[in-house]
Amino acid sequence: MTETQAALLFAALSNADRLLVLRTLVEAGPDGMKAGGIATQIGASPSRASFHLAALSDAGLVKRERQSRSQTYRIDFDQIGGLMRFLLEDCCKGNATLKTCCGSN
Amino acid sequence: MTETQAALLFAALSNADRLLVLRTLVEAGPDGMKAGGIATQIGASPSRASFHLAALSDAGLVKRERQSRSQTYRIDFDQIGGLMRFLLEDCCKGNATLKTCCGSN
DNA sequence: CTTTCATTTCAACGATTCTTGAAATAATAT
DNA sequence: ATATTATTTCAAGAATCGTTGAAATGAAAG
Repeated sequence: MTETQAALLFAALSNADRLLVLRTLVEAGPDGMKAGGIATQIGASPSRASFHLAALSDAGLVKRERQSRSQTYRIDFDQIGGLMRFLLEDCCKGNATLKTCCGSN
Repeated sequence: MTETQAALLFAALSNADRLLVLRTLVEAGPDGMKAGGIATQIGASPSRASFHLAALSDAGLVKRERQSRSQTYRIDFDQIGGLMRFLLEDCCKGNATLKTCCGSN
């Protein structure tokens, strides 16, 4: 992953609404959640929620699938994992202090 | 750490120049590096480097100390560690797939 | 005390992001 | 076909971000 790619992912995470969306989708689990439910959960208008969902989707942090009238969103951990690996291994050279943040404790 | 605090840290990381600065400071090690050296290393003008160093410093990702005429910057892993913990444990509920990204592999 | 060196600050500008509410689209039901 | 429901798209405007080059600051040397 290049610095530019990582920067785009960090940008996608650099908004409180979008972090709330991710947390909501983590709690929702593999079934995901419809756009309307997400909007209600994070307290945003439909268009505002849609804007942030699009940002997350563009970054590859969530996957979307139409189900009848609704649109179901699911979290995808691949990009987040790649980003953590970039930050930890590549950027920070496997710094020991950092590893303990994610390791067995 | 709140979503808003995490978002501010992610914003500080959401720029390729600033990621290059961090990488540079990781390589420099505990002695840190002077502003001029950092600017040269990342290929940015002094004022541009200073702008990004200030952003990193405001976010608490680097520490600064004046040494004679120069200003020495050092990476500080505390905030990065806190952010990784937020993302992994708090936001993603300790998701197992993610943990393997930072764990023993 | 003037000069030099290292860095930051500032103002101006363009670019990007976010919000809002209205209009458009998509799928379904009547 | 028309209406209803769920969501996205769009335009407008405010706010924030990033770049540039010039000016200001801080520290040391002559």
